[in-house]
Amino acid sequence: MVKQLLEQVQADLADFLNTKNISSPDVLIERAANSEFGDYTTNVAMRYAKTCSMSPLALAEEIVNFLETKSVSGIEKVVAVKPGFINFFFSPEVKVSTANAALSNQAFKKNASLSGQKWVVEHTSPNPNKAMHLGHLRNNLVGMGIVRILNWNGAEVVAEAVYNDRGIAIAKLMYGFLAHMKKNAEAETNIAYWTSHQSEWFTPEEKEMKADRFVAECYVLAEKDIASNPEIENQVRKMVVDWEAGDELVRQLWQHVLNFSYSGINQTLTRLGSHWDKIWYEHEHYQAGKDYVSKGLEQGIFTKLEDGAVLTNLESFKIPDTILLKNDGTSLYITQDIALTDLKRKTHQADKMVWVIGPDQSLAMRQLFAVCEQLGIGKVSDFNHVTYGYVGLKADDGGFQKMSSRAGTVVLIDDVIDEVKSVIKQRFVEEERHEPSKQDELSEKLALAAVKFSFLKSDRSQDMTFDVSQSVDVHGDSGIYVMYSYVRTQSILRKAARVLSEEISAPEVLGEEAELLRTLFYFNEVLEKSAKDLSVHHVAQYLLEVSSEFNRWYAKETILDGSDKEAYRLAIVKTVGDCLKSGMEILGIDVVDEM
RNA sequence: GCCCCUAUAGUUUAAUGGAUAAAACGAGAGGCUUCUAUCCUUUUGAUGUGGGUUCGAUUCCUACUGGGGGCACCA
Repeated sequence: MVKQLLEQVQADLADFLNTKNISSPDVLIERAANSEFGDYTTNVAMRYAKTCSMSPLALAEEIVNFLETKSVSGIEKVVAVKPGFINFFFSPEVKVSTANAALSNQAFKKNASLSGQKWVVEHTSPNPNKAMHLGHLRNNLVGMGIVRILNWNGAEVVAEAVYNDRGIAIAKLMYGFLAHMKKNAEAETNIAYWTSHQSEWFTPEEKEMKADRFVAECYVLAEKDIASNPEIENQVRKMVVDWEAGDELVRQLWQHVLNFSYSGINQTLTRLGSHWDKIWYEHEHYQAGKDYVSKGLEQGIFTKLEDGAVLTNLESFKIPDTILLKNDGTSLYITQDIALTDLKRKTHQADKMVWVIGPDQSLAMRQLFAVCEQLGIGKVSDFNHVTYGYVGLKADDGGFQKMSSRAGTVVLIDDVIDEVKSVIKQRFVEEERHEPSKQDELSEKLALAAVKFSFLKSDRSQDMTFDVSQSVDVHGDSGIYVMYSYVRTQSILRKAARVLSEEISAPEVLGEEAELLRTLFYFNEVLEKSAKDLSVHHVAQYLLEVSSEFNRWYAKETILDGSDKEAYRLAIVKTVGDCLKSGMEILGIDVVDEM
């Protein structure tokens, strides 16, 4: 209802401007900042005042007069104000239309703003030699958020990851496992021996470690050995060569440590509710990149240096050149990424491709995109590097401190969720809320809500200072606040005796619920804005707004008072509940009905 | 040295070039015989600095300062 109304007004405004000889004007109708300024507002008068050689306010008044002759139904009044804004005030019927849509479950649904588009989003490509920390968490939440928001706007979306499952890092992992995870320290560090005596090595379970932590420790220990003994580096390098040659024993060990790695990572990602539609394995495509480089060489796009390495020519893109192939003929990250990009594009017939990767890869991404355009794989404008700010900790002096594995300041995802969970659970126990079995289930869901929301409520591009004590706080602008508001709606609906079926009619004048109703019909444009910015923080902010207005209204008015206004109020309560639930779903947060 | 990102109350964060810069935490005051007080009401307090574009700038341009990242055969 609101949508059609706005389209009508937009058309009328365009008509008016046409009479002023402004063809195809840019008519922007936006949400009014404040309810004093109505429900929607437009700045066309200020924008085109000069063209019409009129004062903005005079033009605005002329436009208002014109619109009044049109008398669009649903608009109560249109006013021209101070600098030249034109404000639209909707009628109560329009204001309650969202609630009526909600009663028939037609509100807060997906829209079609991106329908027909196919997007491929790569996010959270795991690092097999590290435990999942807050940096990975941000990548995952930003990535999954983008996948969902695109989906809610009607796009077809493929979520993907790349497993970098070969190369020197994995070999270090293999070595670290072999050398340091033996049950008997005297045993040989020897692949052949390991193959036939696997039970003499620890598993993560036997070490009582989560698998990703186990693997991370193998890696750290290997690095330490290498630093003190160059001979070990040779051993590790030989493993890479043997792996490439297809040595069966090496492959067996490789699979063994990777399984640990994946199981640890997947455990955390499953907890987070993360999902991929497709996983690419580096070992399956890493050789193919070289063909693209030779093709580019033949076409004269790239240059071969004296030592045999291949260099880009990115002068026309105004970005620094980079090496595409090493002088020994082996490939680099970018070499493989060229092949993979083409593979992804061909496999999915994608319109747009997104890489959710940290900002330190910014130049490398631009280089990749440019090279892909040169090779005819796709256009730079269809490739999108979505970055996100660093997750840092609060330093002792109050400043931003990067997490560092060397300094031992890396905060792991599971630890944070567990800590928040224990605070919530403790409160349940103290207040004797819920059955013990239910306490665990609820506190897990609430902890996930709190942690996810705290990451998603701010713009992804900003650096984020993570304060553990603050993350545990369940008051204020938080996922818990939104959840609590939702729980309230559900609790009221449960207590209500009546069934919500018949449509509600609007009162002549809206009461305390006016602000809330106004906010509820902005849902759709929040979704569109979020998709445009590829950031779900707009949704999170909106949920805080809806929650806050709902709680304010709740504090002022009694909903279940037995009067004939009950049905009207209950419909609004249901609408709020539906809105919050849908919004939380976009953020990847499961709602609970009680807490 | 060059390139990119970034700077908002004491703190953590909002604000398609728009109206009085919005919240939360903290600090102060108040509110549950009432639908879940993990709530509500209220006080306090901010756009790094200098120019410019604009009817209008937190937003765009420019210089400076501070912070972060990157710069060819690592991943």
